[in-house]
Order: sequence, then C-alpha cells, then structure tokens
Amino acid sequence: MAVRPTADRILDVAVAAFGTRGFEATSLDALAAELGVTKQTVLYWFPSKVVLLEAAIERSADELREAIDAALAGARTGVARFDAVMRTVFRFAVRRPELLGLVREAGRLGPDVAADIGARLAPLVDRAVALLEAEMRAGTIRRADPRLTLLFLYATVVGVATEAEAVRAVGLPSGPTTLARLRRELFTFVRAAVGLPA
Amino acid sequence: MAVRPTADRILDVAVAAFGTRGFEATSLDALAAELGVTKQTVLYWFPSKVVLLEAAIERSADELREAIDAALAGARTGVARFDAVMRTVFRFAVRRPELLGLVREAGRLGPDVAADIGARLAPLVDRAVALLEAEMRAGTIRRADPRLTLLFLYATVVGVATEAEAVRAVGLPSGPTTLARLRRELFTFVRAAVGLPA
DNA sequence: CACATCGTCTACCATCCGGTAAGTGGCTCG
DNA sequence: CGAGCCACTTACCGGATGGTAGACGATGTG
Repeated sequence: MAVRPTADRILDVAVAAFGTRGFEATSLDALAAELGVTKQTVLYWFPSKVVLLEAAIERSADELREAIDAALAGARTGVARFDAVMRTVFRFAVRRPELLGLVREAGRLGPDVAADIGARLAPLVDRAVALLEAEMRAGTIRRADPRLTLLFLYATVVGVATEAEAVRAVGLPSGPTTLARLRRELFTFVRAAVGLPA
Repeated sequence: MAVRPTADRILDVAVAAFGTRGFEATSLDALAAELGVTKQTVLYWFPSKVVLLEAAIERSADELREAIDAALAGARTGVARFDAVMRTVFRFAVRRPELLGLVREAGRLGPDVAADIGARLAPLVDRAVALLEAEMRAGTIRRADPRLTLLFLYATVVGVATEAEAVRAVGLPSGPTTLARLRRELFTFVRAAVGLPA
C-alpha cells in the first residue's frame, strides 16, 4: 500500500471535502492549500477534477464494501448478520460521514457518475436484499418488499449520521454518551421497524 | 399576496435550484437565465447571493410550518395527528424535495445560517416532541426518547424522498404506482418502528 | 409638463475557477 | 558522469463568478 503517498493523501482530503462541503463547492486550490502543495500537483496525480471525484467515489465504495464483508464474515445467523451490517454502516456513518455523503453528492452530478457508483454498489445492494428476503421467508422479520425495506433502513441510518443540522435542530448535546444512547435507540427503532424483538 | 411578482418568481426558482443542485453549484447567471431576466435584476431584489439563500430558507420553513399547521388542524386524536404529520411531510418530500433539501444545504454553510433555520424550525420540533411524548405516556406508542424518535422519523421520511440516488440504486422503477407502494410500505415501516399496529 | 421613483437593463470589474505549458531539482541507472 | 525519468513547481490563460455603477424607459404625481 501507499506506493503513491501524495496521491493517497490527496484522495483522503478529496473524499472528506467532496463528501461534506460538496463537489462544486470544493476548489482544487482549496484542496491543494489544505495539503500544502500546489494545485498542479493535484492535477499531476488526477488529470482533472472529475477524475478525482471518480477516484474518491471508488475509494469510498471499496472501503464500505470491505468493511461490510469483514462484518459479515464473523456472523452466522441471519439476525446476527443483520445486526452486523447495521453496526458497520452506523460506525461508518458516524466516523466518516463524508464517505456516505459522497453517495448523495454523486446523485447531483450527471447520470454518468451516478450510474458508475450505482454499479459499484450493486453487489452490496443485492446481497443485502437477499439477506432480508431470507429472513422474511424464515419469518424472523416482517414480510415486506425487501428492496424498499433496505431503502428505508439506509435512509434512516445514513440520515441520522449525515443530517448534522437536523441532529442539532432537535436539541441534542454532543458527546460520546449522547452518541452511545443515539446508537442504542436507533437500533431499537430499526429492529422494531423490521419486526424483530427488542 | 404577490405584491412583488418578480421577487416571488426569483424566490421560487432559487428554492428549487439551491435545494437540488446546491447553493455553491448554482450561479446567479443561471438563475437569471432560467427566469428570463438579467443577473442584476436578481441582485436588485436580493442584494447578495447569501441574502437570497436566507430568503429561500425562510420561505421553505414557512411553507412547511403552514402545511403542518393545516394538517394538525383537522386531526383530533394523537395517532391521527401523527399520521397527518407523516402524510404532510411525505407529500412535501415527494412533491418538493428541494424544499427539504434546503435544510440539508443550510448545514453546509456557516453556523449563522444554520442557527437561523434552526430557530425557525424550533417551534415545529417542540410541538412534534410534545405530540410524541403524550402518545408515549398514553401508551399508544413505544416509550423512547421523543427527540431521538423524531430525529429517526425525520431522517427516514426525508431521506427516502431526497436520496434519489439511493432509490435508483435499489432498482426501483419510477411511476405513480411505485410511489404509492413506497408510501404505503414507508408508513408501515415507521408505524412498526414506533410500535403502532399496522 | 417637470420631476421623481421604480424596475430593469448594458457595461464593466476584480477575483477565482479548472486546466495548460514549461521548466526545476533530485534520483536512478547505463 | 550524464541521460532520463519522476514528483513537483512557477507562470500563465480563457472563462465564469459575485458584485458595482450608471443609464434607460415606464409610471405616476405636483
């Protein structure tokens, strides 16, 4: 790894900036200044801003996929797998909200970028849908359209982590204690939503 | 109303553009071109781009508040009021996603703008929390932190409507039939999440 | 009819944007 | 030791951006 340390550093900063401030709102000059290099160094490693965005999306999707793979590897039963995925996505959403924010950002740009990230996440989606379907057939969770159920779960977990403004609007103090309680209540919420016992 | 027809038209277009494409990604020239006027006409009514954003946020918050007020006026029991609010917010999220997208957009700019919209939505939040608390005490919905519950409900409903990319990623066809099913399943999902019977 | 106000326009400006061209110092290797 | 590549720089460029200055015609008012 890190055979191209500068390129990797650029990618790190780009993921954070594009995912939080937005693609259009982030200038190459700003990225370069944050890195302590010139804009042309950025353009040396990534020949255009769009290429940099695509690389950032690619890295994010890969990271998420690997984390979920690792989580699933250790869980056997369907319910345990469900919990493992929820925990992993929640941890990602809290620790690296910019990474999931990129998915949202991708939708704003042309259908080309959107299709790219869509294809990249497709295997993840398919596996999640299969997981939900199996549990529905087994009767452990409430029967419903598994794709819609996945969409709702995604929206809830990611929304909580990325809608920082909404979190502040409901008047929550910040801190590890609050976060732990939020996590606990969020899991209770989604378990109830899919019909699992508390 | 509409004593300033041009200003109102500008505001309409600005809400749509800021809420969907984003604030930074929207240029005054683009707004003006869409309206068939010059950029300087926009700047005549709103002396700067930031002022225009604040006006757009104000209008959005007011519209949402009025719609929820109207929905609550016709519902008596707590559960009926819960359903009425959910229906209203969902309708807003589907028909005017840019309006709720503005809340998200506000969080990206300085804490000044965020605090402004936060204060503007505070009464709405407080009433919703009171509503949830009352139902928890009455035992009709599951006991939990009402502020967190509200946050989860908001994230779910708004996320489903605004994460267009995610909706496409799970492979849903678009159309009124799909939308109706989505709405039905979403309501089942959130009712289950708060512990209401289907 | 003189005058002022209002809404919009033309003309312009400084700054920033993404991107190109042309080096520059250092390291490797024949 | 010198040719060549690599990582990075300085120096630009054309176009777009938010914003300013000032003129224009229409509308009303004394």
